[in-house]
Amino acid sequence: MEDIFQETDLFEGLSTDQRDKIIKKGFHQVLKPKSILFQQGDPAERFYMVNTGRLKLTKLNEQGKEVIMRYIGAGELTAAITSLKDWEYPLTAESVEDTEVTGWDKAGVLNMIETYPKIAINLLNIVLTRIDDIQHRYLELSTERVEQRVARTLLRLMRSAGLKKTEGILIDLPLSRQNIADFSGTTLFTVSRTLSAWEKKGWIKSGREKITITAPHSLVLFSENA
Amino acid sequence: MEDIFQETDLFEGLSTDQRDKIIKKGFHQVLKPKSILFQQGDPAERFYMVNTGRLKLTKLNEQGKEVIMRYIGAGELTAAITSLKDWEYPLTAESVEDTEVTGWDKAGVLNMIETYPKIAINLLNIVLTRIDDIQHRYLELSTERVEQRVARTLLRLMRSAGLKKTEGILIDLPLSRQNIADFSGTTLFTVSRTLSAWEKKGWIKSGREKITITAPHSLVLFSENA
DNA sequence: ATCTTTGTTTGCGATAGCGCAAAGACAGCC
DNA sequence: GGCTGTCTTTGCGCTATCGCAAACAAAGAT
Repeated sequence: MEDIFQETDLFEGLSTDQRDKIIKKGFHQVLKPKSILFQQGDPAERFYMVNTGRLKLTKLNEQGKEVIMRYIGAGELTAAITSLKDWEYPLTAESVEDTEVTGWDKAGVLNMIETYPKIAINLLNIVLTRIDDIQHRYLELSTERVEQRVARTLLRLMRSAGLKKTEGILIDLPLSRQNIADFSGTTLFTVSRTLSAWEKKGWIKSGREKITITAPHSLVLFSENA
Repeated sequence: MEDIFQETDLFEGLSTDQRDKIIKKGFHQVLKPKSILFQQGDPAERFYMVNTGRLKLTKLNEQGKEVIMRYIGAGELTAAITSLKDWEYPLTAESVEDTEVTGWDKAGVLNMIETYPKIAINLLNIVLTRIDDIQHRYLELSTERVEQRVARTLLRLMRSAGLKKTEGILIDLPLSRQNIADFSGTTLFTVSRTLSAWEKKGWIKSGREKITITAPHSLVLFSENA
């Protein structure tokens, strides 16, 4: 087994051996791009960790409007809520590229916590960090204007999926205008207009489902002061 | 010690004795109305549980715009994030009425988790439930219109601070139009207009910093279908 | 009882952002 | 190498919501 788990938080403080033992007990799954791992509303069986690839986590409201909660990559968790209670999945997880995940059901989680209490602490840490993050996003959504939020969205994606190229930093994901809108809390049209403007300013270069940030610093400034 | 802790989740599975022992180790504090318990940005020392009374949890952005994240009452926790890592308080906690809280610092938390591992599980449960809640709120903020969000805000407050009266259910909190706006992600003016309209329809009765919901069912319908 | 402060209402104009429509661009496919 | 389907762009009108101003109302202070 390779060392992609090294950097994760869940197994912090555990030996490589212990980690591997836990992973071996997990339920492994390989996903082609655009596969649904689980669907919002289904009875939640497992919580998952991404090994390689990337998942898009979306949430629908009753009227069918969609919001992207986040994109997660190697080492990140989702549906942690199912680790303890009998819930329905609160959102839908879909792969955006070839992706491998490991999942554990409730019994598995309780078992690993009993065997390695440190896991509970690690989980707590991860989950508390998520709260902080989403509260911050809530504040942004509530107080900032659309353009500012779009800027923040691009920067977030850049940090989590950025790939250095000669022209700038490529967001290494198939990313449509609609995706950006769903992530920023706005519409396809407004995103398109905004990106056009930034392209004219030379801050980004964009193609079909593809964005390269050429002037990250300008975007950062804009996202903080606009 | 009275039995206000009976219904809390943090001590679930523990005996009354064990619970009291933990509480005795905590740092007790009594707050007059409108006192600051802790301020966003300050180094986080303790996490708190409300014994009696109520706290308003607010978050400011860089431009000084304020959002109310939630109101919490007996048995509920805040600043749980400080229980494990060295952070700054991510928000400000202010009492809205006479309030008593108990706090524990990092060492205290680690100690109680080691002594009673069940506490870690309980904490995890609480925190996971919070994530679910705030993700849902994020979805609402992102997809719903102002009036709908105001309706949901009133209903939330009704459920957590409602007091049955002959005319309806009184929200038992000093609650200004501005507060509702900060909680719903809108402005004082829009809230005022909205409440006026609902008062004409007979759904609510309102006074200065005081709201009674006379037709909860209409509000629920409105919040779900509007 | 009067003055001051703080909260509320409402009219009115301004505007950010929405959302349709129609055209253009790109990728994949037979 | 043309065809089809999906994604993107942009003009344009629309409307939900904002935010000022000014008047009003209630509570607290002297």
